[in-house]
Amino acid sequence: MARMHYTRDNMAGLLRSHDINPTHQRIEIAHALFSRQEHLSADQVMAIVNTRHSETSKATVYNTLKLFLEKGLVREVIVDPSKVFFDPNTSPHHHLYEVDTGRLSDIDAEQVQISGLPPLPAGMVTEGIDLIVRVRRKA
Amino acid sequence: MARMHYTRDNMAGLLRSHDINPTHQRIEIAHALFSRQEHLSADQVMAIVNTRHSETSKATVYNTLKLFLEKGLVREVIVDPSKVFFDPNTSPHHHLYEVDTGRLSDIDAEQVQISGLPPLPAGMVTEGIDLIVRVRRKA
DNA sequence: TCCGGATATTAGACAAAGTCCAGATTGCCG
DNA sequence: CGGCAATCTGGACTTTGTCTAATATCCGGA
Repeated sequence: MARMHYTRDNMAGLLRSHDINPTHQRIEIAHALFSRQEHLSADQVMAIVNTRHSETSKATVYNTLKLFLEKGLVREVIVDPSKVFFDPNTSPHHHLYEVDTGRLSDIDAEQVQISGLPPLPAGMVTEGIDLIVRVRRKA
Repeated sequence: MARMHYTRDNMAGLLRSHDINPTHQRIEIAHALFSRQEHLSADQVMAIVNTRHSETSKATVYNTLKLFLEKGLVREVIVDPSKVFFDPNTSPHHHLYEVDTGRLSDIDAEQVQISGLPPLPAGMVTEGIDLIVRVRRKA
């Protein structure tokens, strides 16, 4: 993806290009995710968006993240049973999860190869393949 | 792993061989998991164990599953943000998750090959590699 | 400009999964 | 039997996320 500055104005364009009506709150949430290129949980998004004074409700944060997900603007990463992370990087890639710190980072899919997967059951389509490497600091 | 009958007596041996004191409740929980070779959530385990009349408390089910996990008797599978599954199959394998039904099944690791993973960050050891194929019934 | 409907947002009640704790039980050993 | 350690328990609590009914905002047309 071409490099760009993640200004709030650009966010509006990004949202529109994904068929999302760019409202105030949606722009803030998109900005939170895209300006840091990080994996954030709903909680973290809420905290960021509401730093100064409360601006966006919990319901809206959840609604918006779900909407972004449906529209393919972000990806969901399920590595920790206690919370879901949202990933602004939608290009194919995998994840490295540091179990003890909770840090989550990307592994480019380019050079990784997965082969020998059995055929899918009839009438099924793949929705996605998640590869998660769980690591821990050496004792 | 050699085939065997998952009787309650054998469960006691299995627990002992994993350095777990085989109590009544632990045997029941192990039996629930190993007699059906399925992925069960804590809820499901509790339901199975307490079919006739309530016998085992929620706290014990959670404590016991966590203990089994630490002792390497079962594996945790995180595919659904709303619940964790416990997998009595600890041999290396991957998972196929049917998103719409919630069904989870095994993919033998034998013929699957993953290559080209980047080197780990210094001082880190791999705790496990989870490969999850998410599928959905074709529309 | 004003109106009306569609779209968004909100607070707060609610639900589900999981944790925690202090007290009761159990099992074992002398 | 008495006592100690390990285990189990009910129930309160926390966290993440969902739902709902009411309100606010936006926008196009008269």
